[in-house]
Amino acid sequence: MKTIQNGDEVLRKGPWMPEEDEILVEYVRQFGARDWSSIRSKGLLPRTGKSCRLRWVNKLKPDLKSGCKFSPEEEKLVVEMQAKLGNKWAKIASCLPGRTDNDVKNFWSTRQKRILRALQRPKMPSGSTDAAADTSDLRKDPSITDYGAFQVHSPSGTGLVPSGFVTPFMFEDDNAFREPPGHLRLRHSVQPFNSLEVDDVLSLKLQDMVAGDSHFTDSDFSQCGRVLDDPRHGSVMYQHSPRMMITPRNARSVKRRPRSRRDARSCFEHHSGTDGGQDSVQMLPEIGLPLIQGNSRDFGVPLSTEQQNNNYLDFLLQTEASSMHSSQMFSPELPSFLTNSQQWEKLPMLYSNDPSIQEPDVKDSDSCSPDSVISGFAADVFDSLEPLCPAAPEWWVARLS
DNA sequence: AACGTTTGCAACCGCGACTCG
DNA sequence: ACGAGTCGCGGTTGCAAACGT
Repeated sequence: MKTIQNGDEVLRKGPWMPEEDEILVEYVRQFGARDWSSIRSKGLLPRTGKSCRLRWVNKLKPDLKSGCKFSPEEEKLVVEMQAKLGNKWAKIASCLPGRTDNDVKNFWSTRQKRILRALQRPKMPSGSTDAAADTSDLRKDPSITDYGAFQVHSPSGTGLVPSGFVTPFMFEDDNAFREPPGHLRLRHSVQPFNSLEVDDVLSLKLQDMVAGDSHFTDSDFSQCGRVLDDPRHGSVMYQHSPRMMITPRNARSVKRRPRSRRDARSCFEHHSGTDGGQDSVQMLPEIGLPLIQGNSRDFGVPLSTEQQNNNYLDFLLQTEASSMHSSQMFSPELPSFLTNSQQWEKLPMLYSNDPSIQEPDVKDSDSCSPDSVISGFAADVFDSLEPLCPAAPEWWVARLS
């Protein structure tokens, strides 16, 4: 308990005493939950009106569910409303009887940290055979099924990268893909990593990558918009491992991104002239995010063996390199944060159980460490994710335990 | 058991919106 | 129209309990 002497006035701060609560409750009983500042002016409590109101709203008001964990139904509602309204905690709380805005805010923050912790697990020691142990945070809370990641292989190392992060690229010309000029190699390298197998990888909902402010600036989207306007700019497909999919719900959520991203609108439209390969991924040309198809009847161009034998990170690096030779080809359209190949060389190395794979030796101070990569995400990047398979919660637990 | 670290939550702070004289 | 006071919201902080070593 802190007291502040202000002239003749003494102001109390910090935790409330039971006697103070009693006085406050009695005040509200007599005068109603208003005129908070008069509590102090009447000499009832040495607390600011603000503090009194907060105490009443968050702790003393009848019918509060204090000390009661959020039910799965409440969590679902919070997730959905947060996706729809953003951090409008008071609005969200108004739909949850017995919950305050502070409750919702704290619940959300805790949930975010828990998910981030799971993704920020330090790299496993070389040769470790217990990569699954690093999913402990996820298993601890079966409600968290929203975990997405790709494992990326490259000559410089192997890393687990939150899905969505490895893919914000766009391509000027899909002919470049169909007739690879020798260096345009695509493979979305989703590989099994120990007991956390490919099938365990869940697809990350793209909504927050699109809506988030961390990576894309408005000017980035403006650039993308110009790309869109050029009919020559088609889509690029690349193969990915089976069972990665984006559901209709995900698709809708992508469409729901803020209109302020005006230049990226219509990015989810389908592109004709492609002949359904197995489980393909379609780049969203306007913003460079992938549309991942579980059902390939509608889209997809099968990759050549050569393409499949090369990996995605290599492709990204190579793309960047080629843009140095042909700046018209890629650079103008790339979001600015992607134009530094150093970023790609320092993708987060969160897991690696292959002793032959060494983490690159990164020395410079402004390096892109795992933490810095992940902290670069919008806080809500990991929210509202769609489980990979329909019965994900049970399935997830079963696979990991 | 002792100690250090992590986690969750209660409370505070700053700011913008609103009201009223 | 303007300024002071009040309210409400969202972000941040501090601390106690839980957890790990």
